[in-house]
Amino acid sequence: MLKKERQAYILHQVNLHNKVLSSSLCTEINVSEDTIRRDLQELADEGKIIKVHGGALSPSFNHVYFPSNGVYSQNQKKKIAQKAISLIGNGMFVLTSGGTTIIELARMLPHQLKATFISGSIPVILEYMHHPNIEVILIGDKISKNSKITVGSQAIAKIKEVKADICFLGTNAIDIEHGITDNDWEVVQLKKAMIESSKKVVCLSIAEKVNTVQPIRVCGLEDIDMLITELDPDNALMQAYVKAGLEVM
Amino acid sequence: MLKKERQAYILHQVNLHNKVLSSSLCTEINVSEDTIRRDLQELADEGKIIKVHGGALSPSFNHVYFPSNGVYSQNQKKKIAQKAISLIGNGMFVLTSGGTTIIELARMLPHQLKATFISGSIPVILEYMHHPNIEVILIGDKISKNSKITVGSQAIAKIKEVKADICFLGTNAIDIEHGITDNDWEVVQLKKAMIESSKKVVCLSIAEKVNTVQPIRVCGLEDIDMLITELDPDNALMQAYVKAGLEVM
DNA sequence: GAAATTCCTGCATAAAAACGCAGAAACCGG
DNA sequence: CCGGTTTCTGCGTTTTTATGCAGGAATTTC
Repeated sequence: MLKKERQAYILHQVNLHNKVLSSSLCTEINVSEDTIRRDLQELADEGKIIKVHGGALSPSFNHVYFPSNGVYSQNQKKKIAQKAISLIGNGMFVLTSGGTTIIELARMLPHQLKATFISGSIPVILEYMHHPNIEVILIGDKISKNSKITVGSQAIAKIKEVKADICFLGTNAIDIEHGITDNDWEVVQLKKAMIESSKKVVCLSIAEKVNTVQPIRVCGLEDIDMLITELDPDNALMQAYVKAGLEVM
Repeated sequence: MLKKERQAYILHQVNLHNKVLSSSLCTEINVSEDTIRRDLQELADEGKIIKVHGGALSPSFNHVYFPSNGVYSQNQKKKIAQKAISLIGNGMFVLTSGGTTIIELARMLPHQLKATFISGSIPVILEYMHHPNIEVILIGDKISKNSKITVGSQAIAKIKEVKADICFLGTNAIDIEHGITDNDWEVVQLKKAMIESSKKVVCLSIAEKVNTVQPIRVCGLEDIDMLITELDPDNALMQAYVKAGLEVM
């Protein structure tokens, strides 16, 4: 079989099945693995396939694209995410809600981190999927198109089965008196379950949302362990929360 | 044999078989390899063949295997999706696997359709989410980064709880003898569960994948009800499947 | 962490191509 | 018919290309 022929065959297979294994190719075509690898390399150089360990993938079915710009207060959120990430260690089970702050967190996870992330938020899961080393567990149930998150009794039941090391809550409103509050009943149910299922609860919030209130209560301050904002922990705005027993970062 | 004659013969062979080997040509015509090579060179210069190491290929060869459009065989897939959509009625529960064909289906769903769609494939769910009227149920579990689908025992258990009206399987390989086959063990487990949980199983496959085989078996032809390809139902390729008792569309 | 794959690099070998050359054949104008 | 010219073909030689193999590095997986 001619080299060009072989490459055409490979390309054909990749486009047909979205992936190929070098091992199966080399038995199919009956050449050495080296040859296959060289072919894959060439095709990859031409951009016709994407080479991965053990085989190759179709370039079309690979990246699910999600826009990143235009996020409100992105710099603050990055700062928050950075602090939050420092709390995650290898091997941990991490439960996260949805929201743009959590998406930033997902994007900034260091590549070598190995941990398990659990979430029901589609945009967040998309980010997790791009990460090379983490395990991703998706909470399933009915999807709320508004919040792009799975909601419902089954999702809650699933969360309750988990015992996570740490839980990051993207927060819509936090206040000394009313604790954490939100405006979507179903999302609140989920967050409650997440709080119950975690050893440590970390609340991520930009300073703007501190000392604001929303209609539905998630939990009181006593149920959360830590508050992260883009501000310094010794900022005046934070002192009331320190006094309330929260660790502020 | 004259030079022109020889070249005409070569050209004929190339067009007939899509390829020639210089070595076989030189024994057939009984001239030296150099002569053959010079002939091939001339023909290649005229653009009548494509010269490669060891022989030559038909110029049409390239176009067959190197599609220039973005997603592979998108038109065929749209045609398939169109046919599949005609099977979906208001109020139905629809179970779908992953794959680019299913994504096309998701994109083309009519806006006024009201039905419930269930899937564990992230890219497919993303498309469903854009639809104004359908309910979307996400199957949760561990995410396979390769196939961008939730896999695992919990996902399978969840699927088994469902009783769907119809199930659409994006198919990697289908064959009269071996039925539906695939190359990812976990995906196969899911598909098996989906087949069990559906009243009607519809297999979507582009014609290229018909009569091909992959290593792992999903089910036999007797387990599926319908086969949809981009071809007409009375196409010769389909007749064997009609005879096997499938409804072909 | 250890075992098993897979990958990469350099090397050896064989096949094919390129090159130059020379003899043979065809062509051609007288 | 003939010398000169052009074209074609085959033969060595050198270069390039294709492929497989052996090792050690890197990676995945358990």
